[in-house]
Amino acid sequence: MVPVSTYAPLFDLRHTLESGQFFRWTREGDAYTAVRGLRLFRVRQRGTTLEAQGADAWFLQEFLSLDHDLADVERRLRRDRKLWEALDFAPGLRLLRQDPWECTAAFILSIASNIPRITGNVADLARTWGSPLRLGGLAAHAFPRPGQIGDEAGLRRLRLGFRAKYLAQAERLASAGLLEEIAQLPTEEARDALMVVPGVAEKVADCILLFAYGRLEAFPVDTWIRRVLRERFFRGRAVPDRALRAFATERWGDLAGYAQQYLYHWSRSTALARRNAPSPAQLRGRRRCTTMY
DNA sequence: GGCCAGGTCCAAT
DNA sequence: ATTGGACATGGC
Repeated sequence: MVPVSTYAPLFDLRHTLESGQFFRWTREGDAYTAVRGLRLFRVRQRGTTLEAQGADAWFLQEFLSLDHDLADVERRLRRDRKLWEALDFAPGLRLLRQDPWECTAAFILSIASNIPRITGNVADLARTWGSPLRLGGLAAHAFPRPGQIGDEAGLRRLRLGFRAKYLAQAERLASAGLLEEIAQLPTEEARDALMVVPGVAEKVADCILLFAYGRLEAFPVDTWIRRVLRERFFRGRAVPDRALRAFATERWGDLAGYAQQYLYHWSRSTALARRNAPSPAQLRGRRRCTTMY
């Protein structure tokens, strides 16, 4: 995979794609296969160079936000000592520019769910109603556009649960052009406009603003962020989401969204690593077993 | 086998 | 303006 290569300093493909903002990728070794809109592509990072097929440099620049001044982002966030661990954990992590409709649908599906399940739900929708895509010998499906997707009953058959109704209604609003209008609005108004969509309230709206519309000040408060803020910034005291958002805006300003993504990725990664690591009891048990034989 | 999940909505204070 | 429970499934 070399046909297109582009220079990408202060960028980390793995952290960027695997930080939970995007659900349309698979990995084999260091090579990622991904779908964004109607584009199926493969991409790999070699140092500060990106190699790709199915994607040109212009597309990668846009989708991967290579135009963000990450040196400035990291320098400004690093003034906050409580972000150091999260920043050091994933240097080069960038916020993507996703397709607004795909992002809206994915984060409606994220409600009371988890990343493996969301990924599966999105893949099911694509396989069922999306346009077929090819790249050499590779086949995949685009995420279905508004109008291509099934009705609520059809969506329920894909095991979306109560999210089926939300997605069906969101599709109608998207068909009416709501998501294009939002691009023109200042962030607060865009947020209110998104929250007209059933299934989109504060948290999901902030995800869409951050991951699809480049509103880097948006600060989605989910269970992970709630917990990491409580533990790290509020001495374990419970704080209402509204106050957490206000805190983030006050503390990190127009980069609150970047702070959020570094904190989210770091807290989630370290928590999962702890969960998967053998407990001290298991280690003791294992040692005892090995000495028995 | 339960608990809880990248929440939202609605009804009852 | 806040608060609690229902919502459909499935990871772990």
